[in-house]
Amino acid sequence: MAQDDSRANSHNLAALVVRTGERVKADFAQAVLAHDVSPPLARAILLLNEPAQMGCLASQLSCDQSYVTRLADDLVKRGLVTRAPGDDRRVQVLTLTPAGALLKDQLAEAVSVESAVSSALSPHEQEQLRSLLTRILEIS
Amino acid sequence: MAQDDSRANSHNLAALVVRTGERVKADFAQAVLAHDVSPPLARAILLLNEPAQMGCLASQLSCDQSYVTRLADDLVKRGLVTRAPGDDRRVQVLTLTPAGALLKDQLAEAVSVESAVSSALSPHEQEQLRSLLTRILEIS
DNA sequence: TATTGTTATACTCTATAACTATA
DNA sequence: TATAGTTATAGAGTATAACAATA
Repeated sequence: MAQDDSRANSHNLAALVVRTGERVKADFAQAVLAHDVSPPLARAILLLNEPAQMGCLASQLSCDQSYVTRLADDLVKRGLVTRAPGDDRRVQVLTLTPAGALLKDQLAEAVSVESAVSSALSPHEQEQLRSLLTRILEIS
Repeated sequence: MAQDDSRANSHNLAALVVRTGERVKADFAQAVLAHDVSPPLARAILLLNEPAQMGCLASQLSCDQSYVTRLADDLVKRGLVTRAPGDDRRVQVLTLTPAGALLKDQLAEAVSVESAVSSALSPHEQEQLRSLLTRILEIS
């Protein structure tokens, strides 16, 4: 049936999108675990280019604030960030320590080195891909 | 720095691939949860077009056999599949019951209806996307 | 002895709800 | 009273290790 075929095909493409996302995530995990950092922790560190308050980090990570508290506890325990109250004393500002900044650079390097996306695709193709994916995400 | 720019760009594209995969996964979850089926269960049901042994399902799902045991327990409890020994008596063959087959059709329909991938992209663009993603996955 | 599946257990990621402190 | 963060707890998804049955 033509109907079934088109359904199967689009499902396969959706599955392919998912599998590729998971592959990229797995590459990221492998790269950062080699530095003894879990993927969520690595994501937080990489976002901490600038000092940020916890709620802001939560929205960048698309997660709950309570989870950021947990990540921050871990980062502080490891001496990678400091947690200090902001002007508004309800706020806590996270700032990378020198060790944290060093690690961030190492992670950024490690993550970029084994990027399947950039090694598989020419710059032009990367732009094509970016445009196609953006269109998918725009369908709200 | 040009180096930093290209690194940031490819990282962003990788992040975009991940985000799109997660978006497609979320759409899948929404579609199947409306039928009271968790995403892993739905994946198993959709793969059970043909009766399959558990190890085979494990490799199709890219998960451990012990997890398939768990999924199968759940499917059997709900009356959606039967578990019966094969010729080789070590093997268990999973087969959809009529209720399971009906649900499978409903899930396939629900999943295809709200596919952001197919509604955002023309058939030609879908082929482009498929080809780009395949190239990424081919990088071993 | 190698293979298929099961059981018990535990881990990672993440959210919800109730709470504290500050505004 | 509203907001930022914290604490305690729980749940989903999944793996590991030890095991049983069959080959």
